[in-house]
Amino acid sequence: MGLRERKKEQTRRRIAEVALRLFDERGYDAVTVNEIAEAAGVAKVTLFNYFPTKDCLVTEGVKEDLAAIVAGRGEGRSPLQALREHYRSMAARGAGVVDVEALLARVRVIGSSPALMGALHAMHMSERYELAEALGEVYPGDDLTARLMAGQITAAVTTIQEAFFHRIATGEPLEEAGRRLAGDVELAFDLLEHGLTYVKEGINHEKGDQL
Amino acid sequence: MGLRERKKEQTRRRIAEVALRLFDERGYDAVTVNEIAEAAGVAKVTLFNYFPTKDCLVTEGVKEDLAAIVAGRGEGRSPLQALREHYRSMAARGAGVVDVEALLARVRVIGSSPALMGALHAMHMSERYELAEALGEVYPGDDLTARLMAGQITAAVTTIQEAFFHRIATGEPLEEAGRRLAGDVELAFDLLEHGLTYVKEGINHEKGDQL
DNA sequence: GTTCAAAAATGTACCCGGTACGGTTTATGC
DNA sequence: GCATAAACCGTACCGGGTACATTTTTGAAC
Repeated sequence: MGLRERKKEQTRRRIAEVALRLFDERGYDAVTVNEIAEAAGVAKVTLFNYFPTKDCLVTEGVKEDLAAIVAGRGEGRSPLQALREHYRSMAARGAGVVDVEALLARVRVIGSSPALMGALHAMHMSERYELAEALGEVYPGDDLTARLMAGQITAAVTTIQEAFFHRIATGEPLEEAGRRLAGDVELAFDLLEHGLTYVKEGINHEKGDQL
Repeated sequence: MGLRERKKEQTRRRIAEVALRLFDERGYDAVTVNEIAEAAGVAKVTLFNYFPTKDCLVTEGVKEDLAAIVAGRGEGRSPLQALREHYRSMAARGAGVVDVEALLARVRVIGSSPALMGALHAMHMSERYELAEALGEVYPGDDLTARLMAGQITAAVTTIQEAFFHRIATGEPLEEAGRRLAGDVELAFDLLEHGLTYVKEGINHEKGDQL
């Protein structure tokens, strides 16, 4: 890699870091892109040349690729098995976090801004559509079922992620949160596999209200 | 109702109708709120006094209230039963459409604008959160399960709605689409109740790939 | 070390959605 | 008919995002 591309990456990282710090200090809406650009020593146009929108400054790299997990699953593995194993191992190795503080800042910033939550949800929707396409190739000839499955899987995955991030954002130690995440993964996928009636028998049998 | 409020409703409807017509003619992004205001004979400020954002001109009244269906379900009915019956009867009476042409225009406009699709998804998310709260009161002491259920239910409902709207937007006669919707409702709720393993036995048993 | 083309960065001016504000019309209740 | 409050308006402004023409930087070839 030449000097050129190294400098580009450096600039990009500087912009993102400055933005995240400012957002964390003063809130997403209270920081303008002009301020970020100035603080990063760059023109506004240049900033938008690196990040197409303001929210991309925070959400970049957050999107997962459920479709790829399904498409690249091992021989004899069902999509659901592959996904369960993926999140199981992710919980086990603590999400492979490299920079904990940066991750926490991101979670804080996203969680405290409706605009960023909206962007996050938009990404989830996009994951859902892609997953539906991947499942459509696994179960051909039944588009609706594939879309229904994709919707339910995406909902499950995003729910447990949200719970995990909420825990670490509210100060729970990462190790503890990871352990809980592992349990949540199994619960979520059991629910996916066996349906909501599973709740009645498996979990809430003490409650008179039936499913 | 006095003259004042009658005029207000009239103005509001005029603005919404003009907006929908312009969007349908030229596309959502290609129409500015200034144009809408001018075409409706009103100031921009007044328009934003009636509709807080541009997308509300189209999406107003679209949001459903799954939480209310759960909260107001009949005695002895489970949340899932209540929801299934709700959508079953909605499919049966053809969604109780009053103005078909206006509905079609709305569906066309929303479906052809990424921004409006985003707004729609945001509403779905909001429905999901509200449903999670309602389910949290039905199944107390297990927040995660309630959230997982809410996510899956919302995903199912929005998926079949999207399929329905896609059909009528692509010219399928409303009666035919309604009949198909009825089938989709049962499929979706069966899948919700029995889990994704249901697909293997019930629907795709001819395919070697297992769930 | 000079030169040259491509890539990157910049400044400016602009568009559009949305808001703040102060002033003007209009319906309503007395 | 009159006072009042609500609705309406014009204008100016803000912030995100884009178009465009210009300048700076960079890698490489000579």
